[in-house]
This record gives sequence, structure tokens and C-alpha cells, in this order.
Amino acid sequence: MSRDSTHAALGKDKPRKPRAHNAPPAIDLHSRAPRVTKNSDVVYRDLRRAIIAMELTPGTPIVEKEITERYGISRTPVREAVLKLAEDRLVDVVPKSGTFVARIPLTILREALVARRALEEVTVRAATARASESQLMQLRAIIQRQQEMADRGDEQAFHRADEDFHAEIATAGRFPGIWDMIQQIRIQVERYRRLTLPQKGRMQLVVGEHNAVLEAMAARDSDKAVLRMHEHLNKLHLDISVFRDLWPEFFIYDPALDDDFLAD
Amino acid sequence: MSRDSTHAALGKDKPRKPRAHNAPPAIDLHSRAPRVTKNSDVVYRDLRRAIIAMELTPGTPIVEKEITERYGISRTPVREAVLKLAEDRLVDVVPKSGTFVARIPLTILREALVARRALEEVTVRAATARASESQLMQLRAIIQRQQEMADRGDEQAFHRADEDFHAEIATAGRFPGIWDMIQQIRIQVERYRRLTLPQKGRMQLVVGEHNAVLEAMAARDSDKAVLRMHEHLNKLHLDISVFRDLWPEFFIYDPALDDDFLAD
DNA sequence: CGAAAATAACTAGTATACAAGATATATCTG
DNA sequence: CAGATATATCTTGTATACTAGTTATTTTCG
Repeated sequence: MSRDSTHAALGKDKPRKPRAHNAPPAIDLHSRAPRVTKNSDVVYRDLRRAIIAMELTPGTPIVEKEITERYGISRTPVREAVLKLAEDRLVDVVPKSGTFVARIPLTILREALVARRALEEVTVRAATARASESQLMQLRAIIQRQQEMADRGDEQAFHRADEDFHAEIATAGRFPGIWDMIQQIRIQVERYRRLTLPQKGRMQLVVGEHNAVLEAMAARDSDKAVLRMHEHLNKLHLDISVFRDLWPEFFIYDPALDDDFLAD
Repeated sequence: MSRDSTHAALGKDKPRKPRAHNAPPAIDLHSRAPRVTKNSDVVYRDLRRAIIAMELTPGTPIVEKEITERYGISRTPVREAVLKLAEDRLVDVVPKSGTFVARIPLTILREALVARRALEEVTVRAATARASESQLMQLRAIIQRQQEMADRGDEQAFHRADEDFHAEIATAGRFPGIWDMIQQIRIQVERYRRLTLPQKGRMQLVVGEHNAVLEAMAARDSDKAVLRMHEHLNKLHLDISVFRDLWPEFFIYDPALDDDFLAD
């Protein structure tokens, strides 16, 4: 009896539409926390790290099947990760052919450097105006840690401190979203930076530049802070052509690229 | 014989690895052209347009099954499109529960406006320095078209002209990549802008502001061009709080959001 | 009749199978 | 033996089935 009435009610009330049961969505969510880590997230992070670290050099094929075997998962999450990497322009997917680690397009490199400079100008200016004393102390601590890593020659940890420095400035300026954008841009530049890093004395120079920025911030001189941040970031600009000649197979030379390449 | 030797070589040289047959990837590719349009691309574009146009308001459930039936395709490409929308922060995916059109986070809105201003400053400054005469004429033509659309009251075409104006400036400044970034940021702001647009006289004001920017560019006065672009973009800043009170269910009020909301 | 518990229905995440096209290898022809 | 053709084998794109968890509904029990 109950079964019959149930069926009748379903058939009578809303004959066709499945009537979604989820009318009111969750109240807030949208937190910055990574909710849950799916398999695809793990694959994505691992691959991205390997590509950025130049362990997978431009042109290397990404074979989905191999990854599925390595992780013991199916193609679906692997494919998800690969598509995300394609969004980041870290891989090129050729439809019925294959997926390859993308070459570094020189034109994007130039624009990424300019864009990052523009955005970091915003964060450092805001941070100079609004940073609390504790945040300035935090920045000093980060620079000190970076100095120690430079002395130790720990390139990996040195770079983490570098990232923390810029992130803390964005936080102090209350622009976490802009920091996210900067990180997205950094992905593009990061591989190029890896090629330039082995330069001797580079780490020591970076620490000095960070210190200069912090000094200006502590003096609440925003114009000077911006200027020194510019000087700091401009170092990356230096000799793109040199590295293009050193590893030509890692880059794409865009024909639309003209002579005033280094012009701001 | 040849078979045996081949197998032997394979077995000795690289015993395990399947040795992908596609060693050297395609020469250039990486063009800006959309290669091929997959089903997922179509779904993505349609959904994105509908969300940005506020046809699908924040909180609306996105039901994959319904979309598969509407397009006559399977879940795989639909899911692909939904994941891309999640990347754009246009939908919230709640695992095992449902996918919903995302609310507009006020904090991201503020940061997006600031970031866009910083990037457009770069493009307009470069364009002022490098725009050819023909590009200036092109800009005049776009403004004229926008004026005509404003007179006609064609909001849709008016907005297309608006987009073209900013895009042409980025092109003239030779920063197509930065224009891509600006567009990505615009996605976040676009829904908010839709709510504000019905203001009377707004379109006429925008045309005037564009003209002011172009005047300064034609005079090769980059500082003035930047200033006027700032003034133009700042108009969007105006009264976020008003619209938050008008449609509270469309926004998320982030608790970390403090009083100096409109501070630059 | 009302609240708690059990059940049913729906969701996203995953696994797997197949289709269509591209590349490499093998075969055939001169 | 060289070049063109045919075949086999790889790739990504898509369809479908299944799993596990969440939400709505129904049933049960006071």
C-alpha cells in the first residue's frame, strides 16, 4: 500500500522533472582551505613541481598510461590533472597524438615579468602603508632565514624563503588574491629562473635587495619601497637572450617578437 | 632476423619503459588559435556566458545530468567544463553533493579591481608610447561605434565595443598576454558590473572617459593617459556596498573584510 | 500527531571500455 | 636496396558503469 502510494505521488506530482533535491546551497564555504585532496590534485601537484623544477624538460612526452600505473589510479583523474596543466600552459596537448611539456615562450616570459612587477608594486605600496610592526619583524625573520640558507647553499630552502618574503608583503598589504595572481604568473617565469639560478653570488644579491625593500618599508617610504622592488624584480630581466642561446630547445621564439624586446 | 635483433635491442637498452613513439613533439604549435573545439569547450563557453550574464544567478545548482541531456553528450566533457568553471571561481563544487553557481566574493571583487587597474596602467602607458597612427584611428573608430551603440541603447553591443577598446590598447602596447590576464580578472568583476550597468547615463559617461584616455594617448602624454585610465576604472569602485545591500544573496561577505574596504 | 530512525534518490569521483585519429613500424613494389 | 603503401600500435576524446557519500523522503515508534 505504502509503496503504491509513493509511486503514485511521484508520478502525479512532478511527472518528468527529477526535481533536484539540493535547492539551497551550502551557506558559506568558499574558504581558502583545500577542502579535500582528490587523486587528480596529487598528480597535478607532482607533475607541476617536476615541470617547474625542470626535471621534465620542455618537449618531454607526458604519457597518461605511465602515470596511471605509477599511482595505481585510472585515467580519469590523471587526465583531469593534465588538463589543468594545459590551463597553466605547462603542457601542450595535441589532440590525437600526445601531450608534451610546453616550451617556454619568450613572449609570455617578457609579459609575465612586466605583469608581476606591476602587481608587486601594488602589494608593496599597500604593505608599506599598512604593515604592522609584527609583520615587519616577520619580514626581517624571513630575510634572516634566507641569509642562512644562502650561507648553507640550500637552494631549495632559499627559494622557499624568497617566496615567503613576497607572500608576506602581499599579506601585509592585504591583497591575498593578488598574491594568488602573482603565483600564477610566477609559474610561467619559474622555469626560466631555474636556468638562471646557478649564477654565483646571486643568492647573496637577492638577500641584499630584499633588505633594501624592507628598509624602505620600515621607514614608511612607499615610493622608495616600490622603486627597490622594481630594481629587485628587474634583475630577472637581465639576459634572456643569453639563455635562449644556451638552451634553444627549451624556448619558443615567437616570430611576432620584435627588437624592442626588453623595453618596458 | 631483423625482428629478433630489434627485440633484443629493445630489451637490452630500455628494459621496462614502453618507449613512447613520439619522441620529438610538434615544432611550433602554441598558436593563439583554438586548435579544435571539443564538446567540453562548447559547454564551458555556454555556461560561462550564462553565468556572467547573470542568467544563472549565484546559488543556482548546476546539474550535470541535465546538461548531458540538453547537449546529447556524456558526462565526461560536461564534467570537464564544470571543472574549468571551478578554476575560474564561477562555480563551487561540493563533493558528493552538488555544484552551484558561486557567489561573488566582495574581497575578490576589490582585489580584482585593483589588479586590473595596475595591469591596464601598463598597457595604456606602453600603448601611448608605441601606438601607430592607424591604431589610434582604430581606437577612434571603436569609440565612435560605442557612441552609436549608446545612442541606440544596445547594451550588449556597447559592452563589446568597451571590451574592444581596452583590447586594442593592449594590442597597441604589445601586451597581448597581459590582456589575457585582464580578461581573466574581468570574469570576476563582470557579474558585478552587470548589476550596476542599468544606471542611467552610464554609457554616455563611459564614452567620454574613453575619449579622454584616447586624447592623452594621441598627445603622447603617457602620465595623463594613465591618470585618465585610472579615473575611468575607478568608476566601478564607486558603491559596492550599495549593491551588496540590494542583492545580499549574490555576494559573500568575507569576515576578514575590514573597514578600509575601498582603500587603494 | 510529532520526532527520530531507516530508506530511497541523487550527487561527484572514479574505473573501464571503446572510438577516432596520428605516428611508427613492417611490408610490398620498382 | 629505396621509396611508397599497408598495417599495427600508440595517443587523446568520449561513453558508460560503478562507488561512496550527501540530502531528501518515508517509515517507524513514542
